[in-house]
Amino acid sequence: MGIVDRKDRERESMKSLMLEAAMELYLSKGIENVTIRNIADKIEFSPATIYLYFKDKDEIFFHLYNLAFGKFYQAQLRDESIVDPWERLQKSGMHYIEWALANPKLYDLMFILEIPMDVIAESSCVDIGINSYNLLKKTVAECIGRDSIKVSDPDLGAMIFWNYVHGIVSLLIKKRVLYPAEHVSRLIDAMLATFYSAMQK
Amino acid sequence: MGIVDRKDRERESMKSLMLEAAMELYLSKGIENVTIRNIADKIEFSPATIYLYFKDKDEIFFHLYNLAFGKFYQAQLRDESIVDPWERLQKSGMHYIEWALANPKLYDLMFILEIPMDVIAESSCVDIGINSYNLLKKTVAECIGRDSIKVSDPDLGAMIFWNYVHGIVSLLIKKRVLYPAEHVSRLIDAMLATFYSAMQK
DNA sequence: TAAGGGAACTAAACAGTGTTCAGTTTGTTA
DNA sequence: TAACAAACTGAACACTGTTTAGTTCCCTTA
Repeated sequence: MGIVDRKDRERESMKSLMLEAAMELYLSKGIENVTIRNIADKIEFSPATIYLYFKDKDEIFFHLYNLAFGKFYQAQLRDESIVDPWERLQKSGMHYIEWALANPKLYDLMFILEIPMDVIAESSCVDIGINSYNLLKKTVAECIGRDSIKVSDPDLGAMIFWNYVHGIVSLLIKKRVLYPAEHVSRLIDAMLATFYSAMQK
Repeated sequence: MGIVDRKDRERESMKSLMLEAAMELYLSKGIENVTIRNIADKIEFSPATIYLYFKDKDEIFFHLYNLAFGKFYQAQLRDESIVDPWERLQKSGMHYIEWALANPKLYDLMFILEIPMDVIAESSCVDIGINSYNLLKKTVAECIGRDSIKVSDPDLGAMIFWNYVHGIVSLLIKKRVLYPAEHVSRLIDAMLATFYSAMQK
């Protein structure tokens, strides 16, 4: 039945239309302007229609959360071409911070927004998160193999490196660092350099 | 004029009453239940009365934010009695994490909640934050003086140590760490131990 | 002590929010 | 062509933060 297929496609493209409108609103006008009525206005449908495609507003945000994770993972993949694992580990940390500061709202969506665990658990996002984490863990494991870092457990090492860059990003994004803007990039460089040299064997 | 003084006191105690009600609501029922009407119900006044004491809801939250910072600073001060600076630095990091995990909602209020910078700038909170930061910086400076850590700049060192524990806490509080609960405290210990030993000279 | 004035407080309303539901239109099937 | 189901919407509900007009009460002054 081609008609059923077409209806499925139409349904999916309608969902995408709504999610794109929601994402645009979020990125351009902030989270407080992502309202059902604003999304509906943007796509020229009535607010009630949105509820035919999504259970509630949380489900919409959860899809945005997944989209953000997908983009993040794509950015991460770019460092896979770096051959030397220690160089890859260092560069990916740098790029993690750069990506997050270039896409602060997407980062917010990924790590700072409150999202119920049950809805995370039953989602593709866990997979993306785990993929992402496994990428890092693999790099750390390679570094351990070459005896270039001061950890022996890949899981522990991955957590430590992730934690470090996440800390920097989350303090900066939430503007809890009181340094003048022009000194921030120097501060980041110094923080990374110190950490890397301390972790290097 | 004693009457003016009394009125001042009454006004202050009214504000406290409202803030306590708001804090109780926040800690027991979550941020989404801190509504003007719920606060008003709790203290048995009309919602409009609250606006005679606070400009808007943001101002109330900002006072809660300050209260949280005050409690945090009090907790931090307890480590000042530790004589050896390197021991003090390590213990205070541990205690930072313990306090944050024991008071996750207060920590949220301090570091994760969105708060406009202009309202932060004109507040006593900057002072408390800076006091807190200076405490840490002083300890780091002492460690540098004794040549016990691998940084030479107190500001950089303070940022690095703060960043590390903040990263751990923020990942844990937002439940982005996928480890089973019973392994978490071991993970934290390992993360701290590795970091401390890497930073020690 | 009486009157005036200002501070304290509130009921009711406004504009916005997420969400639901009865009812209408549209497209597909028998 | 008639029947049915899917798609869509207007209008409502219960909630939100906030404002305003109006009332009550206490303090100051004559």
